Amino acid sequence: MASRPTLKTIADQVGVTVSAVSLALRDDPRISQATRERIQQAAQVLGYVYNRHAAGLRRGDSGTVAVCLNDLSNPFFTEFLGHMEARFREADRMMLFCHAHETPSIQARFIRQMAEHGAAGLILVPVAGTTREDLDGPQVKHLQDFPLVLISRDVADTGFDRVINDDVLGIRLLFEHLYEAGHRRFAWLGGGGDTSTARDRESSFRQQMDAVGLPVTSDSIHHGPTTLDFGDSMLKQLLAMPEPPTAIICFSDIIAFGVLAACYRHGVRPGVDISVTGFDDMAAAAYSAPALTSVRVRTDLIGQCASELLLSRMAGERYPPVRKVVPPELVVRASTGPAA
Amino acid sequence: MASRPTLKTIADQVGVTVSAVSLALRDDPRISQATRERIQQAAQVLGYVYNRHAAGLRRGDSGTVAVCLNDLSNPFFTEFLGHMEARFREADRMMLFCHAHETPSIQARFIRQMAEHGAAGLILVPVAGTTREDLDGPQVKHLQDFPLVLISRDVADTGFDRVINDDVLGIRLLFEHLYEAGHRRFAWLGGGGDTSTARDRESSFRQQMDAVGLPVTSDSIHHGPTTLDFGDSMLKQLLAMPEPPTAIICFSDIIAFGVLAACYRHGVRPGVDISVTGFDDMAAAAYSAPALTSVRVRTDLIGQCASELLLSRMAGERYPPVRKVVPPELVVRASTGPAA
DNA sequence: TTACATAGTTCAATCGATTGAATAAATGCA
DNA sequence: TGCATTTATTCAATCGATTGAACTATGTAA
Repeated sequence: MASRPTLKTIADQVGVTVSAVSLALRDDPRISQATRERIQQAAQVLGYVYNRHAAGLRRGDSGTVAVCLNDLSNPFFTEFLGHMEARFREADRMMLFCHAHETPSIQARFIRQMAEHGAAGLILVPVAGTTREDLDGPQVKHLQDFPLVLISRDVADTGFDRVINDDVLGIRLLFEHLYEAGHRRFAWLGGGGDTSTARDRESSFRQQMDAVGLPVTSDSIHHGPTTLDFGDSMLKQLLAMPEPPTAIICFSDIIAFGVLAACYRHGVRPGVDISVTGFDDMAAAAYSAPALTSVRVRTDLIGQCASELLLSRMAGERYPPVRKVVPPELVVRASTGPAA
Repeated sequence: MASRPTLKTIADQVGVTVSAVSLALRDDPRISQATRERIQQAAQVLGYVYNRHAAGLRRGDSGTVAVCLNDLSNPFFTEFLGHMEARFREADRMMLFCHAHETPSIQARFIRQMAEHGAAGLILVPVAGTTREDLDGPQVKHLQDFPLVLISRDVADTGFDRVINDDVLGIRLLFEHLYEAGHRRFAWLGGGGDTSTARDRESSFRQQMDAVGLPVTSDSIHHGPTTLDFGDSMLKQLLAMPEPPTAIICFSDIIAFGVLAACYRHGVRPGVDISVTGFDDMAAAAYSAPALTSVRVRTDLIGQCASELLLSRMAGERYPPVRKVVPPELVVRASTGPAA
């Protein structure tokens, strides 16, 4: 019956004006200690709930942060989500969340909606194929000068802050590890999507092959989605080749797990008969059978760095766009070994 | 420089009043086709962005939905998140997201904040140990009569809607499968937390043991966190027992994966030397080495049902609190086999 | 005592969209 | 032509918090 108490309710109760209540509740020193306490007390008793719509309307934004990801089924991305959520919670920011499923229209809609909500900043793993135009074009005026940090995937020529993994380095580390172990027949699996991640990792692989004088043929490059199933089904195909690869470099851990599962069924021993590597080093990599050699992407550093950057932009800091590249680390486990 | 256009900006441009613009943009039939089009056109050109603070202030709520989970590192929960996100997106609802990390204070704060934001509904996986008081007590007045659906974990005696998995049935299916395969020495791993899930699964295990006349001793029950590491480290301990179990029933897939990893290292063959079962049937269960026998929790059905329920409550539907229990399915794979 | 600073509080305008009531204009009908 | 009805639009109040300016007691210095 009694609708939600407002500043007015409290003001009447205590015998002051709404202004006094507003100031008191935000601990403004202009209000005396004594009244402030009486007001806060009354708010407590009445079960007052702050109305952010009213505040946001007056102040212009809600302080909310928006986050948009593309693949919730990949723990790699939920790790990001976790790290950023923690930082934003610490800064007392609420989070609007969107799962864009690699769908440009969903991403576009979310960007519009978060603007409607008066979000104060946006963290985005851009949908595959996102262009400068999508973020910087005329139909997204609200993103001009808007705090926006891109993570994980880069979009060229944007004036936005970006925090990404050094994918080129990651593949180099894996390749050198395998090359030094004597491997000469390599296969690359994955990364079909139109993302900087896919491009950079694959081109780094090609570059490494070039550097040691190995030819890159259609037998060495295989595109497919980032799924367990892709890795699983590819193994059979690779083994059926006249000269099967001795080392399989996968675009991500997920694909590598699929390969390991197929190895198990085919009685092929990863790390002995064949070497398999992942990328991302998600938690499960240490516990697969066998444990997976991978490249640890520092989701913690990237997530922290991105949220820090966003918060500083939200605080009004002005500096040229930052492009931060975080180096990953090689983690050698049992899925790789010397070439047979 | 030019600040965001408002209804007024458009009104001036077109030569009508804000009321007309407001109505036109929401396709109200009161405004003629012709003016409506001119207005919508102008809005487009000016790059108008709807201000939900203003609308929310006037209307009383923002239509936003709040979702609070506890373990992002567990794909089981992110599956829920995905299913619900999809349904809410379809209903054009934005999602406020919180990761409570099993921490009551975070959960409590989120509940307050989502109320401040004028969220219209809440989906909650209650933090372990959440009581009726936490959701129904005097300090959360705003939850009285508020659309709230609990998922996955039950909280007794609340007047809220709940959608949960039939954990008792799930364990029964696994137990019967193993018992019929000849197993008589069972170990239960996991579920240390104070949740209905942990309680129901464990008590179902005890019940099954009772039913077939097997004693439950301290050797058969082992509590620990839902982590890969717990499963991994427990295996060694179990094998060291004078009469090791032939079947290990894990609280969740995560723990089972840890057990499988340890099996691999110890040269124990799951499905042959020992049987291991998970619970949840997350995507990776089909691809572990060996593939994991598990119980498929219908995160899709639960997620859909919960979002549907919430949306109907948000639409004002009144009916007694619903407690929906969704039956899971047994999925037999290679990690279980006849008792040695 | 007068003038003045200071602390504490109130005034009143403001943010932008919504909506029921009011008005104006156009149409139908006898 | 006059009156009722429908259609199109405007009026004006409203939601609740914020904030710079204004006011009112006090205390303080000259």
